[in-house]
Parts: sequence; structure tokens; C-alpha cells
Amino acid sequence: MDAESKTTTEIRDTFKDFLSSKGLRVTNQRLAIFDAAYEHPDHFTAEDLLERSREIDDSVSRATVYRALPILTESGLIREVDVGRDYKFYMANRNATTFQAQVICLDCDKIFEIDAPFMEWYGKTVADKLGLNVESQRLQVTARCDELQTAGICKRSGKKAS
Amino acid sequence: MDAESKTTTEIRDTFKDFLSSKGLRVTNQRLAIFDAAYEHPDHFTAEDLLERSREIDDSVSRATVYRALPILTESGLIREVDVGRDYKFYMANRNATTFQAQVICLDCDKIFEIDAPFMEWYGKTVADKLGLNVESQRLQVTARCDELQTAGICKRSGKKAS
DNA sequence: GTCAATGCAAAAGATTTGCATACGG
DNA sequence: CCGTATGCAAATCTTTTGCATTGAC
Repeated sequence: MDAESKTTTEIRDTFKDFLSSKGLRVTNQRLAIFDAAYEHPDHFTAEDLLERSREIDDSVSRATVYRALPILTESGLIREVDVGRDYKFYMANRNATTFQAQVICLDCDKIFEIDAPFMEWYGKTVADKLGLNVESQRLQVTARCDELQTAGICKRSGKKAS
Repeated sequence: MDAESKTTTEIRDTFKDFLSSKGLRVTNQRLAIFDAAYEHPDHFTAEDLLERSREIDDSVSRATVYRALPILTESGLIREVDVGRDYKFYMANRNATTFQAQVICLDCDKIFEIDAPFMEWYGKTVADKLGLNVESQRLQVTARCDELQTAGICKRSGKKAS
């Protein structure tokens, strides 16, 4: 067992506590959705999550996934990552302490999370000038993979040119 | 007439030239949509644009607006501003030379455009590390208007607490 | 005249919601 | 037991698309 970071079981207890503290019920479906999210090593969509949740508890419905996502987001246990497509991505918020920026590769179709600690300061500075209080921030870089286009293969994603 | 910046008429000619150069046709509908976009001082949605275009040429259909938007965006004459809602915003790209960040106020429901010249550098640096070439970037700060919540009115937007 | 552009209406696709039922506390 | 959470299916809402017709060049 990993001595440094919390186990999924421990985090699941945090989730249970969160639900209880909000007067929400601890249901099998919610736990299955939580587990599915934490099993996922990467970014996932609501649909991905539905599929994986159902492998754990096949009674999970799409509606329940969509209703659970805001709860998980509010609990801070997962993070919403909107990169401007017509559907949203999410990811387990395992141990991110600093602000994360995203680099989205249009060729690899992959999202990289990058530490961007200075963002904390930046957002506050700008918002202050307008007399506003920062609620959230996002910094996204959309990019192209030259390697894929030139060499025909991308080492990072393993994707080959089509 | 303004001696410093281009008139809308001049920019419309640029649009016509752009269309011709791409082998696209200069239609009344496209010009009406262009004019509507440039009459709009602020951010607007596709639906806003449809409404205003129809005041100029009532034959403009929703489909044509949606088909014109990517053309206008590609021409660089308007800019797409996706702030993570389920619909996109657009705005006339009058004279922006430096990178613009957005501050979105959840209370005023207003989008402020802010110069963020350092972003050019930042995006390139991060993408370089991954071996990627920057295609586009976005930096957005979501904020709350304390003034509105405390004093009940926001000077900036003129909005009153409900 | 030719073929791109248009309007219309239907389709698409992610997310939300109404409602009767199931189940957690 | 009470009331929240669920599944299902229908609804929503923006954006896209197929097709017959119109109009730019």
C-alpha cells in the first residue's frame, strides 16, 4: 500500500463524509460512480464514466451519473475540465495542489495537465483591478504535434498518422 | 469619420476580398451577418447575430448564420470566445493586437476583455516542453462581483441585485 | 448556365427533467 | 416510514445537415 498518498478507499470515505455532511444519501450508485472516476487514470467524459460505473454496478443510469458529477465536483474530489468541445471532461483530483493548465493536442487528441502556479497570482491581480473576486480560472493551450505530422508518429501518445 | 481606425465599410471590403480570394460568394446574407456583427459593440451569441442580421436582411436564416460564423472566424474579422457555457460567444475583432484574456463575472453576467501580452510567451514555453506548436490559447478568470452582493448594485455593469 | 449558397425542417448529440418507484437513514 | 435518489424516457437547447431551390459569377 502506498504510504505517501491516500488510498482510494480513504478518499472514498471522504466522499461518504461529504455526502453525509450535506444531508445527501450514500447510495451504491454514487459510490460506484466515485470508484469508476478514481479508477480512471486520465480525463474522462460523462459517457466514459457511465460505462465504467456500470461495470461496478450495472444499475447505474446516465441520469444518475449526470446528477452525481456536480456533487463530486463540489466536493473537490473530481475536477471539471472544459476544453471547449461540446462535451465536458472530468478527472479525479488525486493530489493537485497547484493550479493546473491544460495543453490540448489537436493531433494526439490528448490533454496534458501542467503546473501553472503563477496563475493564482495572475487571476487575483486582474480581478482586483475590476473589483471582482476570483472564483475559478482556466488556462489552456491548444497545440499541434509536429512530430506526428512530420515523422508520422508521436512518441508521447503513441499515435500514428492516419 | 474616424481617421485612426478603419471604418466598418472598409473592413467589409476586406471581408468581400477574403470571400473572393477563397472562391466563396459575396452574398447579401453574408454581408448582413458581417454588418450585424460589426454593429454589435460587445460579445454576442449566434442567436443574437441571427436576430440582428434579420433586421438588416430578413431573409437570413439560422443555418446561414451558423455557416457564416466559421468563415468570419477564419477571416480573422470576428473572434470566437468560448467561456464554457453551452453556447459560444463571438465578437468583432476590431483592433486587438495583443492576446486577450477574459474575466467572466458570474453576477454581472458580463465578459471583460483584458490584454494579456505575456500569454504569447507562456503558451510557447509550455508547448515547446512538450514538443508541440501552439495553435491557440485561452486564459479565463471567472469571478464574483462583491459590490453587487454587498451594496446591491454594480457600478460597472449597472446591474442591481435581484 | 453552373454550381455554390440558401432556407427550411429534421437530425444530432450532450445534458436535463418529470414522474412513478425504490431504498437509505 | 419519510423523503431523497433512482431509472426511464421524453424534453431541451445549441448546432449541424439533407435536400430542393435560388442566385452569384
